[in-house]
Amino acid sequence: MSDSKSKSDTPASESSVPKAVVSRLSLYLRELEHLVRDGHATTSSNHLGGRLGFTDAQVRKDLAYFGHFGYPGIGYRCDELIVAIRRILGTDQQWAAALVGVGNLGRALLGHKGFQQRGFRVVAAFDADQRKVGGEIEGVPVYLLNDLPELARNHRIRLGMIAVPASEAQSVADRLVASGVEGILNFAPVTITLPPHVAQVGVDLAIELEQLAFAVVSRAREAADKP
Amino acid sequence: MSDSKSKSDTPASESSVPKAVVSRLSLYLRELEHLVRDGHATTSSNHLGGRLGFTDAQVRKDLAYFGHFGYPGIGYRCDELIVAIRRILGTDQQWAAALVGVGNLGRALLGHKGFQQRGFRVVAAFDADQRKVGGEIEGVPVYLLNDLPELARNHRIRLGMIAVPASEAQSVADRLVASGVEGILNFAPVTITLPPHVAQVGVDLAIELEQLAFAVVSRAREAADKP
DNA sequence: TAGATTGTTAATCGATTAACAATC
DNA sequence: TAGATTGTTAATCGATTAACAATC
Repeated sequence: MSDSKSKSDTPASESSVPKAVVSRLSLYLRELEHLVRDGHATTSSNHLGGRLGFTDAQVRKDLAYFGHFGYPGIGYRCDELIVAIRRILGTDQQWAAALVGVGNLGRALLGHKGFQQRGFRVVAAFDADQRKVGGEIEGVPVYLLNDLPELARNHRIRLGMIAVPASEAQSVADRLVASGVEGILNFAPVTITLPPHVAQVGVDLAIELEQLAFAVVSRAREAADKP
Repeated sequence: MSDSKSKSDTPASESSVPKAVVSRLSLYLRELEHLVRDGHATTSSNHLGGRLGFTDAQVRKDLAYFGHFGYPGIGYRCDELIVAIRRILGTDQQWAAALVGVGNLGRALLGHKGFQQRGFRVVAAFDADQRKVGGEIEGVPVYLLNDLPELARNHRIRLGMIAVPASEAQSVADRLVASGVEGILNFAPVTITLPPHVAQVGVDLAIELEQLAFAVVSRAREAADKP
């Protein structure tokens, strides 16, 4: 049954894909991996979307941006769709990443299992504090920030993660950019400015909690409005 | 100049506010706090939006969902707008939170400064592993998960943070819900199902990196398409 | 007054949903 | 064949942007 007729159309990124679509793609992928682990060989747009709170039409539309991955009457083969989504997201290749800032959060990121499983390898950590430098944490060597340019070149580091205080985030970002990094994941609670050729994603943990708080109070407010 | 004519209309949450608006509200708040620290007394929709990559019209529209906070010809007073947004988000009050899972990430969350500053207090941590229980981490006592219901009641815990492996996330979520928690911030890389009266926000660190990788490759793909 | 900036309405743009012929 | 499900088009819905009278 494992036919190999080329099912990868890949109409390429056209007028640009909505950002919301891409974030759902990651959720589909995660869900599909769970489905495979649970022994499912195939799924449907209805099944896949249902578990995530999306409609079947949404799932099909999202995937249709990138090609034809399903079988009418059957649905999607989980393993095939996993491969396809990984290729779309770019995680079919390995990404070398650097972490800057070996504090509480930085250490946790170095120990985070999820990264390796999804194609990311943190190959070097950096800190401006001489005392934190020299050893290894979770198998990742810690260097002085000054050594970043050289190590970035040698390890072909393409991504950087910023886990330093807000006050230092912009200067660290500048140094990452100068070292040729193509994308930055910023955990510092501050807006950083990057040149247009460098991608960025920001994660502010306090803001996530804040969003949760709003969701809670707005439910309470709704309940109060119409009793 | 500090008049106190009641400027808080608060037309209340009506047909429900778009989620995107709320997440921008958090960014406005963060930016305003930086502006105040830099000595700015007032700002404008153009100024505030510009630093974040939003248009002035967007900023005004977002705020208009909740009331009239600006002064035509002047702009917004930073301190007033901060108070207003905090009230909207619900972070003008203190929120007691519980953390479940004292691993790498959990420990980092306990030490995270940003939470306290924004109205959140992690009052108790929990773990199923007897050996991790008993002491304090970053000043937060660590209890056995079995003690959750009692402590949740005594401390009036309204929010829970899940930092356990994916396999345990759903069962931990169920226990948090049973203990009366109203919102859950889930760091486990899995979809959890909650009753409709409990709010949830999910943060998957690997997915954030994945989104970054996509942003990087799609720039490269665009560049390749039109040379 | 002239200049700046708001809040709001109308116009535009984009994203989601519904529906259905085509396919297995 | 009957049932299931896709990919896609058209219809709906929602969100962003532009424009401008009102205000300071």
